[in-house]
Amino acid sequence: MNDQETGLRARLVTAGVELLALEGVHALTLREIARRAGVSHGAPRRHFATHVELLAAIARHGFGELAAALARADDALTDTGDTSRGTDRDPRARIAALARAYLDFAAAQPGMFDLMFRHDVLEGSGIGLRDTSLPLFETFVRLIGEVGPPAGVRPADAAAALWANLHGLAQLRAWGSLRLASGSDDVGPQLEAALAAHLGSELR
Amino acid sequence: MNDQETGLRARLVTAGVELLALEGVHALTLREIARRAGVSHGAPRRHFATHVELLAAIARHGFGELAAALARADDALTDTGDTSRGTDRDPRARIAALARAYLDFAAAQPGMFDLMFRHDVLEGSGIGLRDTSLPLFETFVRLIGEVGPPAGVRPADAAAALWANLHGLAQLRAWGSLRLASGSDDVGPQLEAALAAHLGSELR
DNA sequence: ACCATCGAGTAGACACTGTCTACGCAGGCT
DNA sequence: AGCCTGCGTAGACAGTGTCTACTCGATGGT
Repeated sequence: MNDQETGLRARLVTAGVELLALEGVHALTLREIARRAGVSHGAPRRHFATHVELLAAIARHGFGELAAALARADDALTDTGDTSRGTDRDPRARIAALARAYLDFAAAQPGMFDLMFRHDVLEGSGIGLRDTSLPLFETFVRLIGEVGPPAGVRPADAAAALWANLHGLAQLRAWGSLRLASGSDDVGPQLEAALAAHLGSELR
Repeated sequence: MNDQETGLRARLVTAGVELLALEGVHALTLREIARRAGVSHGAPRRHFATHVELLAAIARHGFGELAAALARADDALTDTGDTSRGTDRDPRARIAALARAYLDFAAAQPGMFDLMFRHDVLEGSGIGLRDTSLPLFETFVRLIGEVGPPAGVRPADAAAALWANLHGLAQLRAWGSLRLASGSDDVGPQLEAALAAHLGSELR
């Protein structure tokens, strides 16, 4: 359990993460990753049966980083004055913080965000990739439940709608549509609008 | 202006559309499209300088179909009783109808929807792909303006947030996350929640 | 101590892909 | 007629993912 993992499997994943950040998803060829890891093109086969399995491992790394970023954002709320335990904190503020962290992650690591939600690439790779995003979703469900969804709407549906909104904002910004629509790449106003819509306008 | 376009350029696009619907984005190889169109693999080069330009043309076809589906959904509202001109119809009902049509399109043509929003594939192909989605967006802005966004939110931002919500719902369903989160592939409840959030809860 | 075994990485082959170039060949122009 | 230009063919080339044979060093059993 060292700082740097020396196994080739881990080295391939980190090489892929670097390459992904530098050049984007299209550059994630099996052979190039192997080259970066300093091994021949056949070596990854010992650890990943196929190319998409390696990509899935890289994406899983991204999900871990996203979860960590969200946890950090949530914890930061606690440090600023409110010292109560988790469920006591203002659920609206927590949702807003998580939403911002989600969008910040997508903006800071566009390549990784791309890969993570490329289901055409990742599906069928036998991974529990979706499970990785389930904890985040359940957090949203709980917080939405505390805020209180509109009458007649299940908290799970309200949470899914909110998550979809965040995800859509991230995608549209990455695609450049937001700049086209509003003249700016800043998602701030749209995020405010989305939060106001889903949480009610009494906040802000 | 015949029913079937005989030029090779159009034949390549329709062959690509068919292949996309049958097998998905990954099957859209330049050579396979050429094979389906009954020409050699070098022939497309006369009409499309590169592979992604052909893909962009296919995606543009999809944007046209999406625009047509949305127009049809909007017109259907007019036929059911309300015979007034466009701006007089209930903006909430029009937004709901457009939203449903958007999600229906994404569900009915998942491969095409995938391709249309694969900015990593299409960007840099010099096309005005984004322009294609601009009319839809402006319709949303106008309708949202009629409904009246929450205090302090520009109509353009509220419209972008709503569009992002629709898009996110479509993506999450395509990815299977909705089934995971709510146990069903039916976006109905989440769409209801999103519409209630963005349009106010007094409708339904 | 020796030998066998096995995991891990190498090297090459194979079928594909996208791009590029040379070629053929019909039709229309002067 | 001669020529040229547009359009499709055929082949080459580098690069890709996968598969198979091979090496080679460490490990373990007797």
